[in-house]
Amino acid sequence: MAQSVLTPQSEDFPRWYQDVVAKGEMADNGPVRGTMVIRPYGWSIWERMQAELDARIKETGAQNAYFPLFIPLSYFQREAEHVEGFSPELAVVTHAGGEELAEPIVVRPTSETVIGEFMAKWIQSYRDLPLLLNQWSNVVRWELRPRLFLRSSEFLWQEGHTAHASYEDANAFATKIHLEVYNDFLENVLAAPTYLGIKPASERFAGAINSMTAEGMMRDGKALQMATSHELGQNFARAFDIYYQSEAGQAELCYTSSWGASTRMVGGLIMLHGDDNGLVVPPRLAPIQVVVIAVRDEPEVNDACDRVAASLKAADVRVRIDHGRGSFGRRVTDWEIKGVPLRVEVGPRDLKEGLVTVVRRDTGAKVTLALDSVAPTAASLLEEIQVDMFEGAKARLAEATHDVANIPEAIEAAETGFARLDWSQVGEAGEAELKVDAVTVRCLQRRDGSMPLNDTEDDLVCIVSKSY
RNA sequence: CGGGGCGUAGCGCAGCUUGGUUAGCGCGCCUGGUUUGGGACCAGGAGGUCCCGGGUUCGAAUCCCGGCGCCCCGACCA
Repeated sequence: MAQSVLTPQSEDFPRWYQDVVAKGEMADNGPVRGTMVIRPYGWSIWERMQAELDARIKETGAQNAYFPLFIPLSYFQREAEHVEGFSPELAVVTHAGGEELAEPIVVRPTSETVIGEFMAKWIQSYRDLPLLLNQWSNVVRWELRPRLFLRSSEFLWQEGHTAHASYEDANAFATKIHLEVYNDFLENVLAAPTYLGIKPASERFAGAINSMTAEGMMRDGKALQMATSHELGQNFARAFDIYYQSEAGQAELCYTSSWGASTRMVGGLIMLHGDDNGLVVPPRLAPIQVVVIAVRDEPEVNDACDRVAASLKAADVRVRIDHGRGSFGRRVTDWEIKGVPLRVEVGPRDLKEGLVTVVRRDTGAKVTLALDSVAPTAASLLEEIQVDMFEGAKARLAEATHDVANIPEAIEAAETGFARLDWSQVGEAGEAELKVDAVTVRCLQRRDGSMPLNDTEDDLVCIVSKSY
């Protein structure tokens, strides 16, 4: 491997992250503080995430729709906890059309309120339930300290909103989303192992009765919430009059849920799999799975590149040819920073014998292959990389998670990774103690690692760490 | 909001302490040529309201006053 052009992770992890975002041509800071310009390569990764998530969301029966960016301020005030939680970070429009508005308009930070308003209109009968909606949109939260992808003032996400006839149905659906959409995507596409659990009351979504989370561990040992699924109970139904008439003819309040995954996952991808040479994108996610690089810009070499690329494309591999001018080393480094899983090097020396060199991004391992065996081999190599990346991340997560007995030990463990301890050892008082050292309870789990129904279950354990 | 730092070419910076004629350097960019098996080299070239406003001075990137913006570290958070 070449000497890196990035700040090494061990030297300064945040700096390394910024280097990858910049030199991998992922994103730039926008002109307004906290805003983000997503560059074509960064966008292509987000598009892949969207496509994979969207397919899974539709599989659950949810339908896509779109609600407005602007929401009347009064909507937020209808749910006490919701307005309290979001007020500090709202962007509010007070003037439009050259005049001061009679009622300020909020630029949505999330859409429970407007969507609740329309659910109330659309739901009449138990036959209208469940109502399963999802939207892809931008939202705005005026964060105090923005970071590209991880915490931008405006970010992109999908937010699902559903209404159900019973608590059980709402709980089952929110759980289904968490496991069959989010966790399935995280494990099988993003190669991201996480701790699945529920948030303690202090970390719950504003207005929810329960928040499920998937907590991933970044390479610096800090946690990142990759996706969440909330049970809203009847809080929003009550605030927005979401009633249905039951089979027995009674007016009943709905139970609602909401769930979201955002462009933050792109930041998670970078910090979960990246190394000192840049990003490492798991093959099933990668917008470019194989890059075919011409070592020299010569006709025979370029022809061979075209042939190899065509055979890969025929095997449904997402492939890119690079026979641009410029030095070979430069182009290799650039593709490494972008994290393309496999690189095929086509040069005159190997080509005389009908061979090319194939290099794995994750391990750097090289194999020499005959031209016509590249496509079948690449397909299996990509699957191998996908599995190895997930197993590797799983091993790192397990290794950096320490079972501890008390809060001081948990704080110590959180210096380098996660700590797991009995929830009964922590509680609200313990959370305050942890917070002094910037450590938080990331989630509560049952002892076997499964998700509890709620935080009143006995014998729960908690995962604590520093986080993004 | 607290603590630190910074605004000079597209990016990264030097120059400012001790004011002085044409404001430099690296990378990038353009042209031509040689190159290309791990960030190539040579030659030529383009590119600047020195953050903004005021002041001091014969003269301000440099000194003084005021403003604005950005970045990093914390508290808030997908």
